[in-house]
Amino acid sequence: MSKCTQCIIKRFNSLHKLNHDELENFSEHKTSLIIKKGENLMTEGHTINGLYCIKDGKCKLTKLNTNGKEQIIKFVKGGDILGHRSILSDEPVGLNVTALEDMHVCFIPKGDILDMIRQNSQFSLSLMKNISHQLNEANTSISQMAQKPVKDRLAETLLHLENIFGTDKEGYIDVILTREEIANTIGTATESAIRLLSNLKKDQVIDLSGKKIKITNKNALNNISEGY
Amino acid sequence: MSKCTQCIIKRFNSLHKLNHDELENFSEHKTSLIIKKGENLMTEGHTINGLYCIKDGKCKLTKLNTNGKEQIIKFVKGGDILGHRSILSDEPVGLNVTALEDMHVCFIPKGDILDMIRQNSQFSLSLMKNISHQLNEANTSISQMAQKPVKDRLAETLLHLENIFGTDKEGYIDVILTREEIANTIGTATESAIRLLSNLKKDQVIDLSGKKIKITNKNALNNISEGY
DNA sequence: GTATAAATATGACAAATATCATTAAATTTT
DNA sequence: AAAATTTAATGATATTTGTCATATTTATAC
Repeated sequence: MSKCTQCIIKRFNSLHKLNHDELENFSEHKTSLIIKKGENLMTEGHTINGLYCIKDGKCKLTKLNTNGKEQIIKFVKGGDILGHRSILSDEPVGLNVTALEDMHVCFIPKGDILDMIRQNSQFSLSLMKNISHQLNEANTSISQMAQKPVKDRLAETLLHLENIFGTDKEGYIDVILTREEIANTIGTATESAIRLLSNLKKDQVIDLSGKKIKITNKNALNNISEGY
Repeated sequence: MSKCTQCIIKRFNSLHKLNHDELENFSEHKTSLIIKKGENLMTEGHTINGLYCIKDGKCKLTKLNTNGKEQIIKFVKGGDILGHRSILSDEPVGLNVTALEDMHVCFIPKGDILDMIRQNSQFSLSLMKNISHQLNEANTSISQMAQKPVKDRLAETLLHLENIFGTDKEGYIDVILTREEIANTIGTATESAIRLLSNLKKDQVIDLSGKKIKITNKNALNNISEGY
């Protein structure tokens, strides 16, 4: 099995605060796994006893509402860690994590993480910083969901997706989502999302090619996201 | 000035993880202040260099949207701490904190907090637990804002307010909010909030007396909040 | 490669929610 | 206590968004 000490993905997350020996220790206890597209890495309400470090791949974090609708809360890609919120708060997992493409993931047991928090305050602070930042993002999201109309939220979401996943050689946002998933991100009906995407295309703000989306007028999209 | 060692409010937050000497140290550097009703303890975008421990009083945490509307993200009362998210993530404050009634608050400088995180891992873990829990709540909120209709969100909010603030001797929820503030909590127009409150009263689910609200049929309200 | 299913697109209509206007009630100021 | 201001309430109407129906395109299975 590959070693944490040699893994370059850790530089994107709190694990970069660990020294060589600490990483060796993690390496000894870690397991690595592959999550196929469409499979769940975690499931809402379940307990997990460790932290996942995403080596490669993209996933969506969702919540199932009482009405049966899926709400996408967040998108995560390689370099991020998952599951720390649950083990730190001693609560069950709050979100489903579903692979949008095949993922390579490493699992580090809860005990090792908690030990490391006690002995390495830099690691501890880095985790806090990560969660604190996420909390701020979530609060912003609440405000936007509550106050912005669907069109603005769609514009916002497209800009956000490009920020997270970047673009391919042709300039298309580098993630493949169904129209339903886009609708579940902005919190609207699938038909509404489709209609608004069509409108944005007609207005030459974006370009559509199958499921691929290219932002052709970022300025305009920015304005729309702010209600102009 | 009163001492942290003798303050009973700390048992509700992470400060209860500190021993006598550690509290003495905090006491020496802390300042205490009074925030009058309507005044801000923190302002969105500003930097703070410390943590606030709410000794007494109620406040709302809000965000000002690009369209100029205020969104209430959260209600906080005595016993809670504020500002730790900002100092832990090294980001400006994300929310306005406005007193709903006169508040007594203690301020502990950032340096002391960070030192304590490094030396007391129980304190550190307790802070993480607090923020992790808040993140989970925020994620739930996103989902509800995005997917639930206004009526359901109002029901949810009323139940939530009773949970946080409890009831007075006559059974009314123990916080005074304007209709506009209720609207800003659930993310709707003030008129819509007023109308829906009137309907709930007509349906004998709640009782209204001026700004005071009493839940008279919690079961029904629970059902409404889940879409039945 | 054809059949089958799933996803996308679009129109017609219904429901939810916002906006504007006006009145009534409560609160604050003088 | 009266006047002025703010807040609450309610009707009328406009706008936004959701739902249902159906066609078309795309993906998947055989």
